[in-house]
Amino acid sequence: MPLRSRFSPEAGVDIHRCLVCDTRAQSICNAIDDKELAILAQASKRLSLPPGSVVIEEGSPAVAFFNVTAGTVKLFKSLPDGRRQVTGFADVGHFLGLTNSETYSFGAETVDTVRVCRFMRPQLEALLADYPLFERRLLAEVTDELTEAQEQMLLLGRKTARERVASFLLGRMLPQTPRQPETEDRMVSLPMTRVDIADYLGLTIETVSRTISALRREQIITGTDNHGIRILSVSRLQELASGQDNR
Amino acid sequence: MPLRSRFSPEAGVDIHRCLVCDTRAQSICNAIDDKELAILAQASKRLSLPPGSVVIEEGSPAVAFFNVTAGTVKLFKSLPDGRRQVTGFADVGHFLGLTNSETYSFGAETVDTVRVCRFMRPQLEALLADYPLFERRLLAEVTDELTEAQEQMLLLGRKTARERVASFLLGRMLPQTPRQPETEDRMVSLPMTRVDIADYLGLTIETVSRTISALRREQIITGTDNHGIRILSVSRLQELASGQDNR
DNA sequence: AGCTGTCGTTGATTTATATCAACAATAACC
DNA sequence: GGTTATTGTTGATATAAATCAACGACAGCT
Repeated sequence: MPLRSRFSPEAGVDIHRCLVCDTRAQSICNAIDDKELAILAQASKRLSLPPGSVVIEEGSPAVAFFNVTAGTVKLFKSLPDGRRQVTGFADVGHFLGLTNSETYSFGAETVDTVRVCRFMRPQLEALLADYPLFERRLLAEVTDELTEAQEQMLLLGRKTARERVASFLLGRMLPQTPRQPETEDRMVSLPMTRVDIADYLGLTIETVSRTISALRREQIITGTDNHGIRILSVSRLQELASGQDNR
Repeated sequence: MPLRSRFSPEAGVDIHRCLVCDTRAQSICNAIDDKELAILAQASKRLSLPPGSVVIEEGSPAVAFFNVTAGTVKLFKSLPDGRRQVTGFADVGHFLGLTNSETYSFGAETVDTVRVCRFMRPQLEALLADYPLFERRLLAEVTDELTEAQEQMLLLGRKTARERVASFLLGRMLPQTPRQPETEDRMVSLPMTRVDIADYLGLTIETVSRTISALRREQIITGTDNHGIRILSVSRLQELASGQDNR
């Protein structure tokens, strides 16, 4: 019986936790095989954080790297006067905290209850050096993030409020079960507040609220609950999101 | 004497070209040693492109990867109705074209006369597999690009026109010769047109023009030539860029 | 040197979204 | 279970930047 994991959780998680980790398939941990996973397990520590916790303080020394295994974390950058830009939401399977700098150039806070695996930087660097597949996987993830960032720059620089909200809802659509035809009717995951949505879309909370209300009025979305919205016409919303809106 | 390089340039560049390449120190090619450079040289092809050339067509198959050795390339994304967002400018030493997707999700065009080294995708993937240092270097570069993209999201989502232009000019400052104290007076490289600047900053050409004129009027910048601007007070511009503007 | 087209500047007016303001709904707390 | 704080909605008004419009400055070309 793995006593270690029960009596000294601080010293690293037991390999068994990684083996049965239900998010392993989606995450970078999948880049290494079961044998090597033991090393990964020793290098990481599991943390559970309540909503609104600071994961990374903007400008603090970049000492750790995180892999999200449950919940949603928001990443952001701020200006001296308090204006904020949320640069992304890291959901299950995503990592955060990778940087070449000595300090983090962004902050990270939990949106809801979040579980993360934390890797300390020296250990992460050792892992990268020893397991090329791990590094390969990381490169692929960062490349994907960059592609997303470019899409968001298009949204922030050139889209109208209506187009931004439509794009956001599409981006937060829950995945369909495979082998199921693409439906027009889809659920959306919105654990964050209107403030976070506004800061992500470069708008004010009032504009976000008004725009969501308008989409509801036009029967493009439904759901009276603020954090549980349902898209009624994905194709219509896609038209709106790309500016093919004739009105 | 290396006849090959003189008589069949199409078959790859000679290793000598890489060895003496004046941009090697700044680029990913620096990740591998002289011996291995021969393989890199064989895998690449040098191209010289006039201003306004298409390097990457948005949505086309992602078959190649480029390293800029001279000039400036603009990267952008478009909406169906023609609205454009320039997501970045790739100067000497930067690469472009890395993606996990089968097609490019962005376009790339030369701003001025540009020289690039082109790598075909299968060859690049072989290089990555064989030279971990090459991959390491690439990961570092993509990570830096992501950091820059986050900074640009803050600019696009939350900064005023004045703050955007100030940030842009600071970002385009030419590097100081090392061992020289930071001066208040610095040159700026602006090979691109007002249209490109506007599309980069999420503004119109008129707003960019008016804002630059205002900064000139206020003695923060000088230079009558449109593509040759000089910053008179770097610190003042930094204040403007971060919103510590009391006016 | 004069024409032609591109690029950049400046001014007048409009407009999308921010700001200001009030209130409603929901969640948190004793 | 009622009170208080937080979060979200809706309306009225202000404003930064867009749009519309005219013109100026060059660069390339014959």
